[in-house]
Amino acid sequence: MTAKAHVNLSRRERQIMDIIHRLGKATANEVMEALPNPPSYSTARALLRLMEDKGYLRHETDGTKYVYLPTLAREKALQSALKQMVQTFFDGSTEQAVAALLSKSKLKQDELDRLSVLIEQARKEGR
Amino acid sequence: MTAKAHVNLSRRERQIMDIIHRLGKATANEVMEALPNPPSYSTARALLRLMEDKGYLRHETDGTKYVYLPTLAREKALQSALKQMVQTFFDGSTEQAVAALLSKSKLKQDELDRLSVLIEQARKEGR
DNA sequence: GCAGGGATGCTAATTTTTTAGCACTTAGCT
DNA sequence: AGCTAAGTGCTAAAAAATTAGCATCCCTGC
Repeated sequence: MTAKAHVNLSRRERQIMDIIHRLGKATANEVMEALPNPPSYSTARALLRLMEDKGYLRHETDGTKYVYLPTLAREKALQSALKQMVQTFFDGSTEQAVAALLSKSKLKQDELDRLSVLIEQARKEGR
Repeated sequence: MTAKAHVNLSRRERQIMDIIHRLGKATANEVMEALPNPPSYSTARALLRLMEDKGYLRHETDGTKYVYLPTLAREKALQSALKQMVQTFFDGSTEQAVAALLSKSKLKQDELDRLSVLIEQARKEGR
């Protein structure tokens, strides 16, 4: 259930999850400001509370205020998002996904170097 | 607007866009069946019509029935989705995104070979 | 020609989401 | 101690999304 929870998110819920994943954690104010067509502060808080009720988020306190975090470990959420992307646009082929990323962005020399190393490692492990 | 349209999709709309991107094109029946918690056929058709009105989809006719396709070229949608993913989970770093993909899926030897070639090409072009 | 199957268009109700107001609590300052 | 600022919880209204029913159209076969 948690694994495919993201397909059940409403528009605002998804926007909020994106923000919190991007920032790692966020307060109501930060979420409000980062939302497209920002609603009122009150609204942002209400949404966060609802999402906590639904189990998507939890909060910690920082002094008097709440800081919200994803309940699902970043690693899991990431896995799920990557899988979704690969399935939707690349018919399940990770290779094609990687190729698309490479072709669409200009990577720096040192980045390419590091990736090259990763691939060499994978090749060796594979054989 | 079109570029970031995906953040404004409602839950069902996003589910439908995912389905249609995955299949390339789809009929109302196919969409209905592929939807989580499938609604009635009538509902699926209504959603498709709405999305066409909003400009997310267009349709062609296949005999008597409608086949829906994305209006936004696959390439654009893909770019947008990749960018969103890279921003949300990798702080904008394509390198990290690629690394994540590599680490979590077992690629075959020939796939790795091809990727290796791609990276070599990028390295040469870059210098 | 016309009856049946399969598709579409339109419309309206229900449900869910989204929104904001208001009351209450706590911490810090004077 | 009392006041203010900044936070939270709760509640209910408004808006949007989701759903399905019903009427209609067109093609095909008898």
